[in-house]
Amino acid sequence: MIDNDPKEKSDSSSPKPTNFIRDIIDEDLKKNKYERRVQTRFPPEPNGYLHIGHAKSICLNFGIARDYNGLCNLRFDDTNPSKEEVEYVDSIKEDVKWLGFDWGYREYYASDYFDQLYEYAIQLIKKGVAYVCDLTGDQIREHRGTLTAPGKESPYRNRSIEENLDLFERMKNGEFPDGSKTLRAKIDMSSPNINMRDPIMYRILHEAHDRTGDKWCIYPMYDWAHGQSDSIEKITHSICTLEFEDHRPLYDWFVDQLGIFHPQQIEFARLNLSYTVMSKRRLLQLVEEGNVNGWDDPRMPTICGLRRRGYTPESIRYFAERIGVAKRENIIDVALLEDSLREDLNKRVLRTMAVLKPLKVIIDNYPDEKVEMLDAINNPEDEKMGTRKIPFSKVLYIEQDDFMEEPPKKFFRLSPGNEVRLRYAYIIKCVGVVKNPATGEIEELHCTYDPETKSGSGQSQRKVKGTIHWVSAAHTVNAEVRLYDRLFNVENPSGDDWKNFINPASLTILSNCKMEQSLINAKKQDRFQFERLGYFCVDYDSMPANLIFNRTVTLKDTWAKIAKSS
RNA sequence: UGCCCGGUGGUGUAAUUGGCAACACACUUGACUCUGGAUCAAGGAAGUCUAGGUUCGACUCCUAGCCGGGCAGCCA
Repeated sequence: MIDNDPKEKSDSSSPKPTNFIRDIIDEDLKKNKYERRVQTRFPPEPNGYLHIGHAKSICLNFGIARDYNGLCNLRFDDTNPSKEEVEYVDSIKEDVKWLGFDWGYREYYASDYFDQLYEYAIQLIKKGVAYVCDLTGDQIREHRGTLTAPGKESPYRNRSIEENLDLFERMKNGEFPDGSKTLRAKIDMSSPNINMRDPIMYRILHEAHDRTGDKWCIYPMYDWAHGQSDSIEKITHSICTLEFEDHRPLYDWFVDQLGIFHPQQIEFARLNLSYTVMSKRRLLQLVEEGNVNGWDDPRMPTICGLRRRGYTPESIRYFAERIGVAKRENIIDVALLEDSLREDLNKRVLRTMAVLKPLKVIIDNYPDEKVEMLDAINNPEDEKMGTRKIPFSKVLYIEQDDFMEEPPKKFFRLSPGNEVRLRYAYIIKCVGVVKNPATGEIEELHCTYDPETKSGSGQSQRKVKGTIHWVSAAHTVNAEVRLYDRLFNVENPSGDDWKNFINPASLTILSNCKMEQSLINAKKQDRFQFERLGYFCVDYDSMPANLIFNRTVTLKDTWAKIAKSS
């Protein structure tokens, strides 16, 4: 059965996405490779916050495990204690969980394998394919050669096995200072693949590790740890990004030398999103230099930023599915992310009316003290969400943008002498404009209403072009609204001058917004559609006495397009 | 100028593995509408980086180019 509801498409009941990785797995299954078992893993380094690019990888790895009745591990690649911190472990777990994935008991750490890795290293030394090298960092670089010239062999390359064993043990025991020695694989200094030119397996680092304390003063390099970690966990398909493609021969070499389980690495192109940056380094810079207010700033493409912005896990999963997986470089239009979000929110979110930039309207022919309770629909997409009552009275607020003194041709909203419908209320006509004599600013509008046009009365056949939202002035709750726009002004902010493209107007704070009173009970993270404006959620900073909403995403705005093009 | 990878509408991803290039977003137009939302309908847009070759037939296979990306951390 095919389910056409897009937000359900990430469920296992729906047709599976097709991509080259799944093709490979299908092929492996057909050939009975790995005894028809599928196991993946998501292997973050706990040195930063997860972003939407990681979400792609998470959805890929967990999604494949789900669809193939396999398993997906969460493994922290914590091989460098000088760069990693426990706080990141917690945030990563929270984000993966929030995205809707469950790694069960399979929470692993590369540091869990330090003993095993050490044993493996001894095996390679005994086999004569690993050696302790005394070259300094500079010397190692010199010996490595260049992209076009082969390297030179280290003078320490042919130490005896006994000496290597002894030295390596003493490295482990902390007898040598940082950087004085390394353990290297003995492969081929003239290999065209630089990764094969006797890569470093262990470095000396007298530094405590978050999980192993001060047990170790040698730490495995990523290249030495990663493949074996996958092997130890019996990962069948090690899915990673393109930059590790050149490392695959090395990983293959290690597991083959060791004669242990051989996972298959498959590389895919990382996600790039238009109008933002994705590298940890750049995101960190934005945070540290105060261009945003922290990692969870709603403008950030981090998972915690998107969450605070009001994104749903469903929308991110749907997005991840829609962008596909391939090996070519890509920049995904952020409009696709926004579309995925709207698709989800449109169906589930409560409608309400809120006026962001209020303009006072007085209905001259409406009784002074009268208050009518009118029926409003909570969600036209979902009848089950019911209706609510909203108060109507003589003094209202409408949106400043919904009035123009001199309207252009296609402007369907309010203007002098013209009519609009007030949503769920009456048709009104603008009969007067009051301006501040000094500034010329419009201060209030005088209108008349047509009692025959009450919403739902069915008595009036009259139709007007425009319908606008409003709130009754005496029945509002004030709020702050934070409007977010793209962080950068260019699609691809790359190069050294990337920071020059930061959008200075990426955040606009509106502090005198008038909301339907029911919103006073809104809880943090609650989501709403403010009719005709967009989707909004309650920010973490919000307090009952000081409501704060984030604009998650605008509604599609045909008028904005018309206005812009003319 | 070494090795590895990639090149299909504006963007992204497909193409039963050699059989009429499809889907989504974006864009345009129209219908409908008490959200200029949603929905629905229509449309423009690639002949698959180039040149050869194999074949009845090539996005797909072969050859040679061109263009883009990655790699010279005791980072991951």
